[in-house]
Amino acid sequence: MNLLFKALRDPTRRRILEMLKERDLTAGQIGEAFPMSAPSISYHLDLLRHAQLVSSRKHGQFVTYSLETTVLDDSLGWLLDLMKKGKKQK
Amino acid sequence: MNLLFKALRDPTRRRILEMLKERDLTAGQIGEAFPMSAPSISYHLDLLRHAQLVSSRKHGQFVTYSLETTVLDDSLGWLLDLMKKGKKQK
DNA sequence: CCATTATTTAGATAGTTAGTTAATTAAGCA
DNA sequence: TGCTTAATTAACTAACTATCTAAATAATGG
Repeated sequence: MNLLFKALRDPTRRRILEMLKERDLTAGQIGEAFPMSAPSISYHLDLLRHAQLVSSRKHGQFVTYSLETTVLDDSLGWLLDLMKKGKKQK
Repeated sequence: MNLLFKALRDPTRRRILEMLKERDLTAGQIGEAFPMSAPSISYHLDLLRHAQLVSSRKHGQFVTYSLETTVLDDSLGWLLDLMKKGKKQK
């Protein structure tokens, strides 16, 4: 849960997830969308991978990234629980 | 959305929210649950307040904090959207 | 009033994060 | 084989974060 929220904290990483929601993309394609160096993007992708929010597979020189949503269940459940009980109380 | 995810990133702050989910608590009561100084707790509470995840009201010497859940709608919607489209693709 | 209690503000600091450039790895191709 | 392209790793650094102690603010109770 810690890695997940850590990954979601950064706007660049959230934008990457939104992009991957539409279609799988290579590291290069993702990088094109941001005004920062390739290593920076690589850093963000690595962090997302550690949080299990994306997976990657290599084909030739390219590395394609895909969104992985299963780990989001945890955070979703946590948030829903917070909201539910929050309503009950007041 | 940035402030929200920033606030949720820290485990101490998430724990505070979980505590406030059960009942309203004063700063002191919250502080008792953590092995850190009162100013540190105050810092976290301030951050949560800025993210609009908690509200506070003063009565006498005490300041009571309450969970505020409305701002969670945004993050919830964002996560759900990510999961929905993520499923559609594969 | 004065001492005590609850909380916050101020100032300092160690550790983390997000970015950079340079170097490395690995695949494709003429 | 050697050059080019895609991506990552390494080394560095500015800015940010979470903590601390000390000081300030403000309400309570004698």
